[in-house]
Amino acid sequence: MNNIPAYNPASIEGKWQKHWDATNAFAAEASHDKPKFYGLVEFPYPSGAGMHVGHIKAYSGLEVVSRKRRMEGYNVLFPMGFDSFGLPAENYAIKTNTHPHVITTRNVEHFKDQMKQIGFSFDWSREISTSLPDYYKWTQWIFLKLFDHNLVFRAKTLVNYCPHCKVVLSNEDSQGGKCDVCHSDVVQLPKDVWYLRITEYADKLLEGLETVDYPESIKQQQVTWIGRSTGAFVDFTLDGIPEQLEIYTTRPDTLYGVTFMVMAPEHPLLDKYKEKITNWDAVEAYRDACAKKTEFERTQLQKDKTGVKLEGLAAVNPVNGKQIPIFIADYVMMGYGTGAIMAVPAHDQRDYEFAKKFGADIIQVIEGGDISVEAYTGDGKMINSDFLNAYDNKKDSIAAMIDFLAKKGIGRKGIQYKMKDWAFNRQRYWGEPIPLIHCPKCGTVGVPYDQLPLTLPDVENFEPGTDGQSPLARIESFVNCTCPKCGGPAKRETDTMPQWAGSSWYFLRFVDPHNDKAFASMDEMKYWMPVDWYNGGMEHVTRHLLYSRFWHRFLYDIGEVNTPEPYAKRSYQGLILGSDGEKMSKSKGNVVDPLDIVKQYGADTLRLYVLFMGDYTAAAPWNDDSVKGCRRFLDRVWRLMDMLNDGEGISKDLAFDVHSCIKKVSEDYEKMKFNTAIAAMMTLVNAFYAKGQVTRGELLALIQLLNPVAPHITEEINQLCKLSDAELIRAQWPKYDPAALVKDTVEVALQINGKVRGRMNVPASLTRDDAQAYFMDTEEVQKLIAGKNVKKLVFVPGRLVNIVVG
RNA sequence: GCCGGUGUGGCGGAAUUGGCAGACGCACCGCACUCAAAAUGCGGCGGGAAACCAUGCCGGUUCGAGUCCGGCCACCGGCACCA
Repeated sequence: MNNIPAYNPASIEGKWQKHWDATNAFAAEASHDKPKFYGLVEFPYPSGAGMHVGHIKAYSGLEVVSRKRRMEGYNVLFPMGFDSFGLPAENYAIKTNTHPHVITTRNVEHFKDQMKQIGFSFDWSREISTSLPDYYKWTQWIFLKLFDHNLVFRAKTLVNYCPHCKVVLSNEDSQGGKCDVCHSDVVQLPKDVWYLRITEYADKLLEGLETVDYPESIKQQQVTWIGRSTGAFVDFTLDGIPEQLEIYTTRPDTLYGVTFMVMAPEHPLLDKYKEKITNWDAVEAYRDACAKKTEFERTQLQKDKTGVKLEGLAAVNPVNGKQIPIFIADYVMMGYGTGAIMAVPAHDQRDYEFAKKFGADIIQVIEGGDISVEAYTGDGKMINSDFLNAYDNKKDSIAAMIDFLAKKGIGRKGIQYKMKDWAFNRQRYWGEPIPLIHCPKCGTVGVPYDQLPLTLPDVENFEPGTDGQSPLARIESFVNCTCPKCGGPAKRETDTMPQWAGSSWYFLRFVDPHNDKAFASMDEMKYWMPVDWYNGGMEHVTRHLLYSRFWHRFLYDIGEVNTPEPYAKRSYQGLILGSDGEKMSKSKGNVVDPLDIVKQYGADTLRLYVLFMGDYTAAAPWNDDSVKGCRRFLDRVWRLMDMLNDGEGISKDLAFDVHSCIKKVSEDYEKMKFNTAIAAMMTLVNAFYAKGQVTRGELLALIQLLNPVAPHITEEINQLCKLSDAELIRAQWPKYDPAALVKDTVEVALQINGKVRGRMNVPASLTRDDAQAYFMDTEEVQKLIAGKNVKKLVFVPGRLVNIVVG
């Protein structure tokens, strides 16, 4: 073809982006006739910094799958929105004295503009933003439903608190003892906070994992985080005190081996009976020392057990009536089980170390190991345990012991989780107001549903109060209200919801984003839900992914959604590291701005590169030279137009190359093996160059396969050469012809004793049975085995022949 | 400590699941085009003169091992005094 201009992404990309925008090209169809595909990528928090190359990679995976699905004839929902409540906007608001709403709106526009410059095929007609009243009305609505079903409660307990951000954090938000927002050390403080009873859903969240297509690593992480264990609660009587000390153990079968007890330093029973404790001074000193230890110090001192014996108090082992001492020690946590344990030094390593240090008895009750060296935690026959000595394995022993305890009324079967209830309030401004009212007469009352949304009032000062209260507490017109139940004067809750509230159900809003009667209609949900494929980061596995599964399962239980699980399939992308192999960060100066790449090479090159750079799920360092190589490939594709001849179909000599490429690309996109799919297309382009010309049919096949990755250049080539009547986004996904993949002869490797000694062409139809006769007759084989004794011949059709000689 | 994962050329990474290790790309080298350079096209590119040696290390199974089994080592991610 003559007069092909040079490839200039800057001009063609903007042109197609405008066209897609103007024609609403990627809007999901309202009709429910076609099979559907709901592809979801995690909507971003619209930070002031704009998009990161990590966003590009995170979205590009399902971008490719979604574009392929449209070409395959599916009705595709591939939406985008913004998780726009959150601390960074609020902190920036405080710094610049600008309303967070203004900042957020500006950032959202910036993000959207950038996403459009990359050419993502999002359905912008369904855009949502969690900080808009139309949206958070329904976040509040779901919260009230949780409240109505007794899944919201208020409790004063030790909470994770970030002194820098001045907020209470959930357990999930303070992993590793660091604040998720600012990475300061989190401290433990007693505070009155709202909780969502996610632990109530622990078993359902575990069971649900068995029904979904998630990678094993994600399932494992959630299972570990939930941390379910089974065992028993046992009551120990305390000498001279009317109250009993309840403990939790996973090894009730070792009850005869209990030689002391340990309580957490924060255990409430201590204060209650402090006059009975004769060494209270020592106890108090120890508690103070513990309270001062940071999370870091506590983990560092893991091996070195500390504690104080309680003088004046003793416990009684309920199975044998023996009196045993009680200690307090910080290796027992108030936040797990009952905050007290029965110590069995013979069969628990921590108890063993404590016993060695504090001189407690060690009584073996399970056979095995060598308890003069360490605790024996394995299975075995019960010994020194009265009538229970009959049992010779853990499972039976535990069952028998629980049965025994239950009959005597001193113990019961129990289940514990490491996961804790979700601390659900923040003492900050930029979040969903919690729709609850405190009435002196009626207690806590929900805001009536018909009064939603409870809108966030304007304030002048976004700074949190010094008393740890939200800025909302300073607005009297907001705080003072009437009780919906009794009509008397009441006060509003002034805390807001945490960052993760809005994202816990956003996938539901996308199916029906403009509905003002419900968060989404059942009709739309029945068609679109569940999300067919959800891609996102590993960092969300124990937060967003867990929280949203919890909300969705709750909505299912109360009949508001149609599926128990929100996401049928989940995948994740690997990090993009800086070119130095380190995590990208401003301070290291290794951050790549995606828009710089767009300016220099074009959006198609950027898209191609993030998918070609390596295994999609693995971390890989950025490499500017490789970006150039991707641009070079697109230049080569562009110049195929110079080689175009008049042929319409696929020429015979290239049929194998074209059809095997169609097969490979079609399969690899589905497996997110984008790097090898692109490699296959590069190989095909190399074959076109080797031949020096390409037919219209061959070029069309290539640009259709490439379209999901590089939509602009391929649409432009199609338009310039008029290869297909329709735009590629409407064209049909190419199908390979299996007949074209069959060859008459195939090359196989010729091995002697497993070592390659040559290659030869053999008929593709050659079977294992005919192999012996065929190969022994050939010159090549005769030459190689001359004078040797052939013991065996192994033939793998299409691959190799191995002759074993002695 | 427990759970999950990774380890292959100078680099990013392939390898149809036990069958020709190093696809594809980058970097590099050579040739062509050019006064020259860039760009582009074509070719080469694990090591070794070769026999051979090479997929973190040691052993095993097999006609054949990057892939399976046993034992180590290193790194990454998650959990962690969870009773």
